[in-house]
Amino acid sequence: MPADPLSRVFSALADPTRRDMVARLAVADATVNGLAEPYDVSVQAVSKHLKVLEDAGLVSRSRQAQRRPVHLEADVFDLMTTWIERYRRQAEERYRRLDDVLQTMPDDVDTPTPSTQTGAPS
Amino acid sequence: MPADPLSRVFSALADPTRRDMVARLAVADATVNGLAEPYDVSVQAVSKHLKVLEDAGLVSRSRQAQRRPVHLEADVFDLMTTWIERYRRQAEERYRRLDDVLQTMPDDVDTPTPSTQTGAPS
DNA sequence: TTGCTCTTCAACCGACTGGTTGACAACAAG
DNA sequence: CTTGTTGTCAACCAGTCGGTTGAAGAGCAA
Repeated sequence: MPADPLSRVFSALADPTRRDMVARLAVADATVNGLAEPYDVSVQAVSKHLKVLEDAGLVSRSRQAQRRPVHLEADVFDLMTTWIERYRRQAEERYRRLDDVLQTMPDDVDTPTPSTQTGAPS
Repeated sequence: MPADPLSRVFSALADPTRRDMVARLAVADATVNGLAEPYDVSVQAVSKHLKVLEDAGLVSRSRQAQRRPVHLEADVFDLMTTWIERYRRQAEERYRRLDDVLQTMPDDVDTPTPSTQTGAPS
């Protein structure tokens, strides 16, 4: 329960069955039994999956008689995309700059094997 | 081991320590010991984390004497972003259309009868 | 050779996960 | 009220996960 939101979302989508549920919920809301129908698992297992998705904020549920329609909350996707884009941009920018090879290796300053540089360090 | 690539990437990033490693690797490559230094865990644990990231394709490793520099492979991010964007777009589009409420909660149509639900209760 | 550093491998441990079955609450319809 | 549908809760089980410690492999430096 005390996991950070980002971990919960990534973890929730790490399961193929849950990803498939999300994919189907993107098309239309569904009930638990309706969601469980294509899979070869018990309805209780699907209910557990839905709890994981709900705890991650990916899904919300209302009441309708004895049914509990499941609705996809796509806003949480932004949590991931912002995180991903941030570091991808950093990595790409670093890749674009060529001089970063000078900074990649030295863990400590006294590099044991000197002069391996191309000899013309600016 | 036979998990699909998408599951591996999501699962790898579900851990906060591994996400932090990715964040630091976006800035610069690093060695195992260098990566392990800020964390309060053993170097072996960090080595395990790196194996997970490597199996997910998020990281590559070269040889350099007895060191094994770790390099971030940002291309795998696209796997996630395409998946996410696909279903977010579907969900948003569905949200924009108003008439879908007619399909999600049919009030007085012939839906409550489960006779034509799935046909084969197996 | 003998060391020393960096890293991984192997075994083990507690906690969590995804699945099961069984019981039960809530509601609709007969 | 009784029956049937829908969904959750509880207990249990095997497997995975993140962590540990200990040993060992791979490469440089004396």
